[in-house]
Amino acid sequence: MRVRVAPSPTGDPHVGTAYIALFNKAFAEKHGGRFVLRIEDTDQKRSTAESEQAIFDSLRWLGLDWHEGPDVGGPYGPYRQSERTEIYRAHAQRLVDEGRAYHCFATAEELAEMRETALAEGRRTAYDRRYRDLPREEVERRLAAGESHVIRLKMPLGGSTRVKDGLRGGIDIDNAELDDQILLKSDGFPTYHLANVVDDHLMEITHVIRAEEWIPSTPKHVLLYEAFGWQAPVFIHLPLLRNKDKTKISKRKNPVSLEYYRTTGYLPEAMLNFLGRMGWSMPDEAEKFDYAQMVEHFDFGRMSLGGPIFDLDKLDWLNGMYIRELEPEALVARLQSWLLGSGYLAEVAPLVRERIKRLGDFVPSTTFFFGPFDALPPEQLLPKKVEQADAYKAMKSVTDAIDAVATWDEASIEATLREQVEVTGLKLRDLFMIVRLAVTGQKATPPLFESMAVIGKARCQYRLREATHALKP
RNA sequence: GUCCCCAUCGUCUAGAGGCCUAGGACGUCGCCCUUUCAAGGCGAUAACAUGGGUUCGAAUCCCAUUGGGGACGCCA
Repeated sequence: MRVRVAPSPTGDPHVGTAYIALFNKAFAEKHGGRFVLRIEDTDQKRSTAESEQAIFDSLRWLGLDWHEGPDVGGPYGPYRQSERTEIYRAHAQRLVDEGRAYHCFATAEELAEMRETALAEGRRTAYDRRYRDLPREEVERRLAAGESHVIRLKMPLGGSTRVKDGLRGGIDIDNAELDDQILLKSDGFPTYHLANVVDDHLMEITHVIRAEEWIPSTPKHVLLYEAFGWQAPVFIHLPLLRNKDKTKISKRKNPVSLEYYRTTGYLPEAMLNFLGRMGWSMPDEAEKFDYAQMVEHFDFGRMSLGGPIFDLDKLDWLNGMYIRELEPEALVARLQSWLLGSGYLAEVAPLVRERIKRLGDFVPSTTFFFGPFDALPPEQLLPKKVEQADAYKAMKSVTDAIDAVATWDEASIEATLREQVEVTGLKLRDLFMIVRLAVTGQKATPPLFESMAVIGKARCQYRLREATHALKP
């Protein structure tokens, strides 16, 4: 029995990745199987090494380490898809040679037009297969001319495909609903669909345990397995974690970065316990259990399918319970590693060195580097002569811009915020004061950009969002 | 719009036809403990979406409706 978690290294390490990883790993360990980490970095534009490292760090923080993966190796490597492009190319070519796939030369404009037409006609599929039966000579000619193209799979034109889901039973989908999916992009990289199927087969993955959002594309995968003549793995789709309003969990409505939870001071074991309660329960309905107990009793039959809301209140309660059960020495150790470990104090101290007269001044002047605080009310957040509505709009823009910062350092933060001065039209001093109050809760602080760099992206995002929310007219 | 998934207290869930006048937990509200605040103890609040079947019997099975969610990318 072999399972995998396959995150894509774009952006911040996601709580959903940890959720899926937990269930994969628990299932594998229950049955003596192997848990594989595979990095799906087939999106050249968005994948970054930092993001990949953050995924490693966050999963390890939670104790969700893997038996095989890019950094630990294993007999089925490489485990990074960008290092396997030749494999995908060869497999795509094989399907073309067998007449199961074809070159498609549709341009972005053509596709946009097709999408519009399909939408107008109330159809789901957009691509109209116009290049599916191009004469061989023309294909050769266009290829020789170096025309940009992709490789698409020939989907069956009629009939239906049955997806067997381990939790839901059979799901039948009309093949008419299915596009001729793209296998190989014009940059020569595989799409998720191809890379995923090829790797799961080559890595001998027996159970694909992933999020529910994949259900609609699973028939494509089933058909791809068939095209290759391979046996498909067992598919198990887990419910999606939700925001308070029941939509799919998202950074705009909920802290989703595992970095946020780590830096805010959630204990990894509490976090894991909490994730284990999302859609799953112990036979005795225990609220508190550790990973080993979860593994011992793990059974997908105990899964409930309604999408669970990620409720911070309950997480807080659980985390508090774990803290209360720590022996004083153990708590001290935790505090020390959280507060002083990994050089955090060394980053904070220089920022206040010039500003404190007694060592004791350190504590009140640095609270926001450590603890959370409630967002200030609008009257304290607003500089003189700034309208709340304007501040609100500006902060929404700032928050989005901060979300998009790829490398979290002083220079990027500064560049982003200065740009926001232009975008929002607020005076520099006004905008920076709002941001300062949002991020630190105080008017007088060490330099803003450096402080934000030290506080970390995840907490800054959260605080900016909270302040924005407070400013909502 | 089209396709798919889902449906028990506000939230996380137990419940696999009679054990259910539906249990636990978080939250909320009381009371107790207490110099304060927590924690803790006790109690209260609150749900089987609706309508049809099937059955002696349905939260549990089937169908429809409604509601919610997801997908419809050369992103994963």
